[in-house]
Amino acid sequence: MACCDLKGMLTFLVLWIINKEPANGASIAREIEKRKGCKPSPGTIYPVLKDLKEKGLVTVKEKEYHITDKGHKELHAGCSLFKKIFYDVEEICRKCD
Amino acid sequence: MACCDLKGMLTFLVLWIINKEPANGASIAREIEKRKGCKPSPGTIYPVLKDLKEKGLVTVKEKEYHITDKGHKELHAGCSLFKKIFYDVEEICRKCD
DNA sequence: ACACAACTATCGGTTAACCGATACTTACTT
DNA sequence: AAGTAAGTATCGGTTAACCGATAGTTGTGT
Repeated sequence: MACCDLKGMLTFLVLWIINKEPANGASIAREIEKRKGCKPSPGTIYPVLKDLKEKGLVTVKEKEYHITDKGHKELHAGCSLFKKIFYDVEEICRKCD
Repeated sequence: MACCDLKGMLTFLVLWIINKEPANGASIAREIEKRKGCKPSPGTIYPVLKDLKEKGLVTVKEKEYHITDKGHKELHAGCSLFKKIFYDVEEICRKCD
């Protein structure tokens, strides 16, 4: 990963959601809406999915996006970095609503 | 916050670091290096600090950046959103190194 | 078969996060 | 006092994340 590259959290989130449960684009968008409070437009979600597909991180089976082994590894790596960077965020999160 | 705007994690991280302990620009950069594995360039870190200053989220006292009340609130809000979006990331993080 | 809704997809444009290079200032050493 | 290291700051440019608009596709009900 490039230095100080903290963009791409949406891609990470999408991969995370697919990892939890295979889904189609529309329901992924709905899940993001549930988490974020606003729904990503089609112009946001589909390019992300296309990108993930091209990178071999997800595949389409029966009109649903599934995570691949490679995707699993990538997600794992992302989580590790994430944890390394924000290992102590829980300190304040504990105080949050 | 704008819809699906997950950029700006660096700003969030900087604010988080200052919240933990007042620091000057250089030591903030070093702390980020420790967490991320690579050091943000001056051209990255100082504009971020300037931005935070202009928004009234931090102040400079004795050549160190301190978080303000407003900064605290912003950080708290960020953490809440963060937690709402990634409430279940710990599931996989538990399995991480 | 037709109409309507839900889903998928692409494209152009905007925005801003981030970086490298550079220059200036402050502190510390001898 | 001079020289060197550390810290601060700015500017221009690049990149890519994200969005809105638009169009095509698939499915469903009647």
